[in-house]
Amino acid sequence: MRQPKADRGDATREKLLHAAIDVFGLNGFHGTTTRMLSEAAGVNQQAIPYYFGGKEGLYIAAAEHIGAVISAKLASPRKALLDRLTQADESGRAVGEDEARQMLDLGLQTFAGLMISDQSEAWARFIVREQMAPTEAFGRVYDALMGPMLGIVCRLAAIILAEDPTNEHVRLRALSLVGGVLVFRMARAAALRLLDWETIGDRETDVMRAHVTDLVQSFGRRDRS
Amino acid sequence: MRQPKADRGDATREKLLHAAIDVFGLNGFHGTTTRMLSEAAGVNQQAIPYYFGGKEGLYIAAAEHIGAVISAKLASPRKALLDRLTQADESGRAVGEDEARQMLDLGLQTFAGLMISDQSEAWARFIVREQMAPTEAFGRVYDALMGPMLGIVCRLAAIILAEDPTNEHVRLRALSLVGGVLVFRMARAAALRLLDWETIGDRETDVMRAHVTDLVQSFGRRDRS
DNA sequence: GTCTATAGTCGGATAGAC
DNA sequence: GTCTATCCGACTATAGAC
Repeated sequence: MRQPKADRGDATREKLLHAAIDVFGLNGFHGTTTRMLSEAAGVNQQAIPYYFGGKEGLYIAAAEHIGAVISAKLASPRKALLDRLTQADESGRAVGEDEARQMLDLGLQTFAGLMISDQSEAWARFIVREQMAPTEAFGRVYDALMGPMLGIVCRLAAIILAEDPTNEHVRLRALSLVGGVLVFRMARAAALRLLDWETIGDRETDVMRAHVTDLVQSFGRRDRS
Repeated sequence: MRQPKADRGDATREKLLHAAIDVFGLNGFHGTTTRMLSEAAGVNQQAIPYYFGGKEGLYIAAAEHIGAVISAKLASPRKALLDRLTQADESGRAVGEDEARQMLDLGLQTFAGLMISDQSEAWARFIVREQMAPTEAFGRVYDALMGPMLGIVCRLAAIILAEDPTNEHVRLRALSLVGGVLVFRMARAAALRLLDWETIGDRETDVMRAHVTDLVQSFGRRDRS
């Protein structure tokens, strides 16, 4: 029995979205042709203007899809962290330095795991391109993903540094901390070369986890027994 | 009196190279048309196939030009650092922790200045793009620039952390330290947004310098009077 | 909803005058 | 060495059959 028409359409839509993330991420907007996209998705070339209004519409839809997927992956730890912070504000049961460090570790571990995973490669390329020449798509990814994450890191950093979260110094430190993890994605080729790693397998993942903990533990540390 | 022909040709070549770095960096290879390039350079469209064999030839020439210019800009501090390290090896006059920190500050300040300066904005964009789809030109830039720089950072980090420079842990820390600076270039759009900066002017440059010093001073710090 | 054919546009490189 | 004119190829999107 044949599938209902609406389902076939949805499947085509899905296939195109998935292919778009790969192909746009690899070749950039201008380097990608609708032929590549339709071929990679295994659908007709005409499905692109039909479903997404054109090549550009598919690009924006892909960016939103990335945002949604990553956001979903980060939802659980993010909620846990936000809940604790909100609770601290309301009940007055303040988050201490050690707990903040622990929370920061949780957040950065999740983030690092995402940055290191193979599937993030296409996303990362997509996002890096947007950073350099921000289009409408960037604003959406930022608002959905980076903004909230950076906000949490800032608040935790403020606790550890015993400063105000709105302080410029705190934000700078938070950015550099995130940068210390991000570098393994953005400059992955250089990192692998320096570390003499061929790929990031199980052992390397463990090493990275330990490294992130190391970064968090030494963050803002001025004394250690 | 009219200029000699050879000089006119050289001037055209120069103008094209300069424009190419800007335009390619902004729009990427595929997003750039030879018409944009010739217009930005104020020369005839014809000059591109004539002088560089085509659009791709101009792209590679621009990449090599960037490598040469940056290398020249970094030459002086790099030499100073390398000389001191070599001298330490040979004469046994070892570099102490404080001096290593000072040297690291010098190196990272130079690096950060380059990452942040307006004039290098186009270069940086160009290089970041290259990293996502490396061409043959990128390998040379890595070997000539990034490799040596990371090597120096590793050696200095090793001194500060009192560990062996070949240690994996040291390399990871060195990478994250560089990443803490690099993030302001690679994720500039997000950084500006978080910091509420519209651009990086004189005040922001000063703030960044202080921040780099802050990073170096707190790097691996376990006790502080 | 999906396919074939094609229209319309634009980009890169060549030819030849000056 | 530099300019004007032009060709050829590739790409996106539309029209219309099924």
